[in-house]
Amino acid sequence: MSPRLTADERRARVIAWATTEFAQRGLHGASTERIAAAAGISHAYVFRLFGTKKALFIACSEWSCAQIGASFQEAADAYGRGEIQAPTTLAAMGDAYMRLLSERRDHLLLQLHSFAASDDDEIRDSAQRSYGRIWCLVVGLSGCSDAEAQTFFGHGMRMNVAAAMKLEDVTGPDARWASVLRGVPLSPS
Amino acid sequence: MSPRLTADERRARVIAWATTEFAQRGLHGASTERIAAAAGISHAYVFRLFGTKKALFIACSEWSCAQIGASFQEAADAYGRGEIQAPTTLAAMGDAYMRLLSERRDHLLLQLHSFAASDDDEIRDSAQRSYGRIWCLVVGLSGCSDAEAQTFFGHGMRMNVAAAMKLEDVTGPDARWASVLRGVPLSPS
DNA sequence: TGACTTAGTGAGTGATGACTTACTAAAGTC
DNA sequence: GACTTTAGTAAGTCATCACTCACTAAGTCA
Repeated sequence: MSPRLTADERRARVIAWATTEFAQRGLHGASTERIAAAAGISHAYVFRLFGTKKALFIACSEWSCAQIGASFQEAADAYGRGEIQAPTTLAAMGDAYMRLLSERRDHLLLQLHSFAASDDDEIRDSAQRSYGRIWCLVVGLSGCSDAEAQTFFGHGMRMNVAAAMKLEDVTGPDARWASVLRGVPLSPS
Repeated sequence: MSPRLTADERRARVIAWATTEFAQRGLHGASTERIAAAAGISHAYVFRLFGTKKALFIACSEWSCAQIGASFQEAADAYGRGEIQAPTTLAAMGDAYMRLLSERRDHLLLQLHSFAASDDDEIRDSAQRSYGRIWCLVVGLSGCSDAEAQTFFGHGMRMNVAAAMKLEDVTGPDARWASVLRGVPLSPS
């Protein structure tokens, strides 16, 4: 039996586990019983802590978004201190995104699920708000133009989708398309 | 009672209805009973025609992909006949994609769901194959470079996600980000 | 006309899964 | 040490849903 935690601490831990589950299976595919088991608490307590499955999903995806934002912030700070060699702040953030994709893939897959589940009003509202915040953060920290931000987010989405499709597993002579589709932005040659 | 159709004709009609349902709710959120009701046949017959819900989902998403491919083909043909004023074949295809997004949004939202459901092996295989085909079609018809194709697909994904989030509903003074994120590619100014 | 094939259904079944209720036990607090 | 609050659970309930089985009826062709 794990020791008693405050409700807030427990919520944070449940969110971490649920993020993994939701990232794999999405809102409807995930099971609250599996989440409870993974988090090491009773099924009932999940509902005491979050009320509904959807509320838990939203909490997870907002947390993930906050993590993404934090890693952009961190990249910008490190760039400002001269600790990163990249041509611009925006490029440093792009590198941070790639790192996120390999180290914390869950966060990015969960984003995809939250876009996909945006047929629901509450989920959509939350997704819009979170995304607006990230956009403003990126533009604010990097000072980039609208066009640059648009392309930056386009590449982000592309890599995100490519990761969901596991394009890194597509190999062989006919697989150049997969490596380009998932890869870092190419400069026009 | 609708007249008897051949199994293939019936399958085609069911796919059309199921695409709408899956596009809204995804693989797990959609209900085969609702699909059967929408298509005007018994629930049991859906399973006689497709075997499993997942097989139906895959059929829908491959059909959608084929439609997308067809509309690229059509755009390239029309451009070749001089019927479209666009700087390049690729640009003509981009316009076709935008049109698809406003007229047949279902097809594109379904793609998003099939990426999101790519945790499943069969769905992922199908998604990879379909996407590889579309990539080759785009590159083959337009003759564009890897870098151009990469950016093209990046913008496509971005618009797709923006549509899922209904960013066109985000308005007001603080909503410039939403219109840039969902809008046509900006040329760097 | 009768044998055979193919389209289509009514009425289940078993499992799962979100959410509830009524409770126990640990941690403060005075 | 009584009293209150807060963490946490066991054991349900009820609805939904993917999938099946045993069947009917419409075409088709000898």
